[in-house]
Amino acid sequence: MPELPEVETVANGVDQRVRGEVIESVWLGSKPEPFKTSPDEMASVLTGRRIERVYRVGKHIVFDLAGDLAGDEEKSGPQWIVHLGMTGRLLVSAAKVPVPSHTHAILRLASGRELRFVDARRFGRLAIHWPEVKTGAARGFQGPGQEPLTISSEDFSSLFRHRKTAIKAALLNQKLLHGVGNIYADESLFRAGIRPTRMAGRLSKEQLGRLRAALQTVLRHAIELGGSSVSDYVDADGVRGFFQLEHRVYLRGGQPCLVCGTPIRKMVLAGRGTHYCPTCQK
DNA sequence: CATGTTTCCTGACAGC
DNA sequence: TGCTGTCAGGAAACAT
Repeated sequence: MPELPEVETVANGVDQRVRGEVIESVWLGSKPEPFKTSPDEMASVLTGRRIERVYRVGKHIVFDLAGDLAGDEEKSGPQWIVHLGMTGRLLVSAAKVPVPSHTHAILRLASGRELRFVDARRFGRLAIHWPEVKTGAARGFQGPGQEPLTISSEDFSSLFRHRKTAIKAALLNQKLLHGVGNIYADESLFRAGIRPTRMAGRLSKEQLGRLRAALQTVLRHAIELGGSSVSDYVDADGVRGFFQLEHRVYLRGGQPCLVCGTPIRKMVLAGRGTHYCPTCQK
C-alpha cells in the first residue's frame, strides 16, 4: 500500500521521465469510478498541456500543467492529482508495450511514450485541481493535512491535544498529518515506544517529541530505500523498494521483538491490522 | 464537530 | 485442479 515514501518514490520517478513532455491525447477508461472529475472534463483539460513538474503532497501525486496550451506563459495552470489508493500504479511505457489489465487512464505523450494509470482494486482516484487565485499568488493543491516531514514540534503536538481517539487512529487521520498509513504508523509508534492504543490527547510532551522524531526518521529512511514493497508495490520502473527489510513490527505478529524478544502482538485498531511489542511500547 | 462503522474492489491465499 | 470463502486496506459516506 503506497504511503508517503512510496508515493514520493513514484512521483520522483515519474518527474524524471515526463517533465517537459506535452500530452497529445488522452484515453480514460469507460468506468467512471476512479475519477473525481468527469472523464470528459479531465480529458479536455489534460489534452495539449505541457507537464511542468511532478511531485508529492501527502499521498497525492501532483502534476503541474502549463497555464495555457502553448505553455509559455507564467500564469499558473491546472493540476492533475493522482491518488494511488491501495494498488494504483503510474507506468511510463513505450506505446508498443502491451497495456496491462485494469488500466484506467492513458496519457499519450509527444515523445511517443505513454503515461498509464493502472489500478486493479480501484481505490485510486484521479482529479483536476484548479489553483484558487486569491490575493495575488495562486495556491496549488495543498492536501488534506500537514506534511509529516516538515511540521514543527509545536504544530505536531497541537494536532493531538485534547483528542480522545487512539494515537494510531490519529496518525492515520489524513486531515491531521497526511501521508502516514498503516506501515509507518506502526513502525514509528514502535520506535517511539508508544502503544498504538494510547489516547492521543494523553501523551506527554516528551512522548510526542519522540513520536515526531521517530516518524520523520522512519519516513526519511524509507524514502532512501525506495519505499516498502509489500503486496505488489513497485515504482515507476517496476522496481521494488527495500524498506520492508527494516520493518520491526509491521506484519511480524507472533515473531520475537528485535529489541526484547517478546512476541509481537497483532490486533485490529481503527479497522487496521496493528502490530506492537507489549514490552517495549507503553 | 468528533468518532466509529460500513462500503467499495479484486488478488492472494487457505481449505476442501 | 478448481472451487468457495475470507482477508487486506485508504478514504468517502453514513451513523451515532
